[in-house]
Amino acid sequence: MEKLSLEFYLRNDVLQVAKELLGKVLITNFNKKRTGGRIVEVEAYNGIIDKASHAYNDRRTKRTETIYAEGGAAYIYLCYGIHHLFNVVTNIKNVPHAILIRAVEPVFGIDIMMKRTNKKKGNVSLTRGPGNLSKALGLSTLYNEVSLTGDEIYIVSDGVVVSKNEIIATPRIGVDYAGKDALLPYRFIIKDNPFVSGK
DNA sequence: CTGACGATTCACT
DNA sequence: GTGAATCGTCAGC
Repeated sequence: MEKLSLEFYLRNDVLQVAKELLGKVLITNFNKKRTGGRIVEVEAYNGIIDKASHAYNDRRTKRTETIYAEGGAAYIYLCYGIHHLFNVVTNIKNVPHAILIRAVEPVFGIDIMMKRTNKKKGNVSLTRGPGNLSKALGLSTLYNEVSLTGDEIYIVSDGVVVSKNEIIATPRIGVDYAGKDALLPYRFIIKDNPFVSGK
């Protein structure tokens, strides 16, 4: 179980990093409650030239400041006043690239996740969808800008490799406002995985 | 200060 | 398939 290094996140190709995150295990460790899930669905947000990104056109504000941080940080924000969405910041400082984790497959701490979400065993929606997975893993805006090289939130590789023909690229979800950029194939999913969200 | 709205989810028809 | 929930952020006045 190798924790991903800072260098993994600092690379400049956000699409490549997004693809490599598939199959890795996202772990949270809050109040001695350890939960984790295998990443099966991600979306890349390509900085200031990407209309779907919060940092489009270099829109630097207090909220988006985290995306400009050095790679390897967590960007967590509130959506629709209800849902906390978890992103991984990539690239060097001042380059606002980020990857939204949209779904994971529960690996351990499942009883804790069911308690947090009030869901029953075997419910595939436990960690399916960005709002659900944040709730199950206990992620909230309190942890915005926490480093993924620390001990509270981190990502490990357990040796599982996702082969190229198991990865499917599709347009991103819920970004219709982004015009032409809404069509970009920046969403990556693991083929046939029941925890992938969307239709 | 005010108002519009969102990288969503769930309950209902 | 449709609509409500719900609040921080941001642009505009």
